[in-house]
Amino acid sequence: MEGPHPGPAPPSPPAPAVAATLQDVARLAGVSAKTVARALNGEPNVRDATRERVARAAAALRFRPNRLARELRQGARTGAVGLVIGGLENPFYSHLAAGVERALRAEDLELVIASTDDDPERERAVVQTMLERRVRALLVVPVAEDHRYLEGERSAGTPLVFVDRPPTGLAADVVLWDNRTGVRQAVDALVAAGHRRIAVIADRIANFTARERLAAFREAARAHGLGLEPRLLVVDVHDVPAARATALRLLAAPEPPTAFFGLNNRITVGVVAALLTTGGAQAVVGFDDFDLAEALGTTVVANDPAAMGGRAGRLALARLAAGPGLPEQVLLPATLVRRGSGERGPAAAAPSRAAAALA
Amino acid sequence: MEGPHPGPAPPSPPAPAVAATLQDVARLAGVSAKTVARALNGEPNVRDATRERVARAAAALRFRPNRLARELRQGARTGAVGLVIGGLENPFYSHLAAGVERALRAEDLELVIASTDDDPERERAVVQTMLERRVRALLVVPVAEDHRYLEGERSAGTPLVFVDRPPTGLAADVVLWDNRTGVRQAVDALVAAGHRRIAVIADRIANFTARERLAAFREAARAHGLGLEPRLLVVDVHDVPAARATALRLLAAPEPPTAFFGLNNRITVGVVAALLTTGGAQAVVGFDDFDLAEALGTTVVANDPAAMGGRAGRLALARLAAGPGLPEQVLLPATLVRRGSGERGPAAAAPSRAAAALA
DNA sequence: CTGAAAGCGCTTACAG
DNA sequence: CTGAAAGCGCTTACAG
Repeated sequence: MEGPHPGPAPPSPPAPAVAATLQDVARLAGVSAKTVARALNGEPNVRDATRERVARAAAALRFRPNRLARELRQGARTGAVGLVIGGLENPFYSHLAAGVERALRAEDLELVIASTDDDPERERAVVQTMLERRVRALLVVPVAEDHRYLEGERSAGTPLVFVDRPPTGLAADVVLWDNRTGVRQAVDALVAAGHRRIAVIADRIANFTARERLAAFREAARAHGLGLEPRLLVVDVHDVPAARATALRLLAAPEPPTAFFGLNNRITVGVVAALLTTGGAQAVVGFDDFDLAEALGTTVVANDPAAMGGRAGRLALARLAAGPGLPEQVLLPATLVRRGSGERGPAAAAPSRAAAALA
Repeated sequence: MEGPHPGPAPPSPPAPAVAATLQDVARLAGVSAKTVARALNGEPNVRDATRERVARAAAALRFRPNRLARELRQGARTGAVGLVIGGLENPFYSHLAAGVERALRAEDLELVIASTDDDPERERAVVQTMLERRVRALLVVPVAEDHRYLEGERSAGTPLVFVDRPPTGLAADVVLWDNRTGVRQAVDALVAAGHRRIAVIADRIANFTARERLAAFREAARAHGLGLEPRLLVVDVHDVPAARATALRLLAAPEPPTAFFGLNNRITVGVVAALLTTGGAQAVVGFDDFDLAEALGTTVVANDPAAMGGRAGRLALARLAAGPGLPEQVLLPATLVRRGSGERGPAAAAPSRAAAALA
């Protein structure tokens, strides 16, 4: 923008072996440290000439302020927010993280991410490390079964937001899906389309999400007078290959299901993969959206992980700005959406287009 | 593990309004700060009785050491590594980040992530912030067109690793795909299957990756004596909907392509979506793997972003341990893989199974 | 085995 | 408009 575009690389000033400090700049500019701080931080009460001299000295030394030092002085809190998730391989979590990151940009806060791999021990370890780093706020998709270990932190005022699943034994902010409504709509649609033998596949049942969605399914099924065949309820299915294998097994058994309900995106993708392979004409409904849902005509409960992350991030920022208050529970919509061109009947009933074609 | 499992929540000790410091612990334990540090950090030369007294005092005060202070004293560098990527919504980047995170665990380093949205200005801004935070090492998927702004940092010894694309105007470590081999294999397979009218869709052409892959395609096409129809080479296609729209447009034109080559995962998914919608029988080959590639029988150049992230992370750790050396260029394999059951002929030639069925 | 003093690189709270 | 002193919460480098 300013200055001529450099032709051949200008002879770079001899790089200091070690980073220059504000004191170095002060010495070179012939002023005090305080004046350097004023000049560089855009504070008032600096003569233009002084300001310029400082700027030149800083540039010559390639001065880069040390945020650790600044933040230590300003209250021993870092300018980063911590996010603890299951793992970035799962698009649910990565989209969630993307939403959080975007929310933090508004306040120029950084994002520290750690994965738990759904291991409660790791959750405690990474949370501990983040708290030692004094993150400004902490967002957690919890896996531990007891969060009383965070009570001290909560009462100390660190904004603590739980995401996707509530904490146990701790009153804190939490952002959740309206799982019950999503599940009920899915079951309603399947039943309306005539399905009675619905296979339900869930993730690790130790987690709140799987339990709540499964409970909601049981309730909805009961309401519709469906018998619950235990063999059609499979839990602890955590990744795409496992879900695919589960679906294949169910399809190969006598009296296979006429429909599948995948309780998260990894599971639904696995089920779809199985149906594409076998050419089965079973209906599929999935919780969470996924890449090819629309093209494959798969009906999904279309929650939006990025929106959830954004909501959680903004909640943390609000706490930061306004101080703690009564813990809040935010319920985000998760409603059934028919993906695809819509030229066919009720999605839940219609076999996915590709699967039908393959039959 | 130790102590009885708590029944009703034990009366929690009155939480301190503000975090306890090491000095507070020292006062309560009746020892000096140095002794507290020794006891809590597991250093030798502390009597067992003292160690225990300190531990009790720390527990009573819920003492949590402040890493900012520790790290400031220990050289003003944080225990985190910075990762700058395009955006977490893209599975390529999120898998890359997952690989980096896993590599860092070995050294108990944390991970700070920032997205550029492929904006050079943002790259500079987030890199600047990370350097001010004094990250131990910096991993960057670059978008800027000039990286001389990092020369000072490089010569100061901060491990700097570029990922997926090389830096410009700066000698630094870089981890890349063997794009040429991957592209050549893809074109070879398509030509061997009889394709002459191959549509190629690329991401933002300002980026190295798109340029290199497109150049490799041109070269391979020339080697096979294929004419290059400009209308079949589409660039600056950045997301799934755009890729889908592009494919639909090409299919609707006179003399549509008989095959598509998607130069990254977002594009390939969009092309597959288009073919699933239209029922087209065109062949598809994609750069980068994607979720349903196997089930859909799509042939892909199967690179592994998590492996790339892991390699880049380990390279940074090695620099950290051994100090700088000559910049290294790591070329990771990216080779054609036939996804799917393999019961059909050369993948590249065969229309994807679902697409065929839909025809 | 233990402690007093100094310092990491900034900002705060004053004083002029 | 400018600066000297103290301090954030730890660890380093000594001394005993």
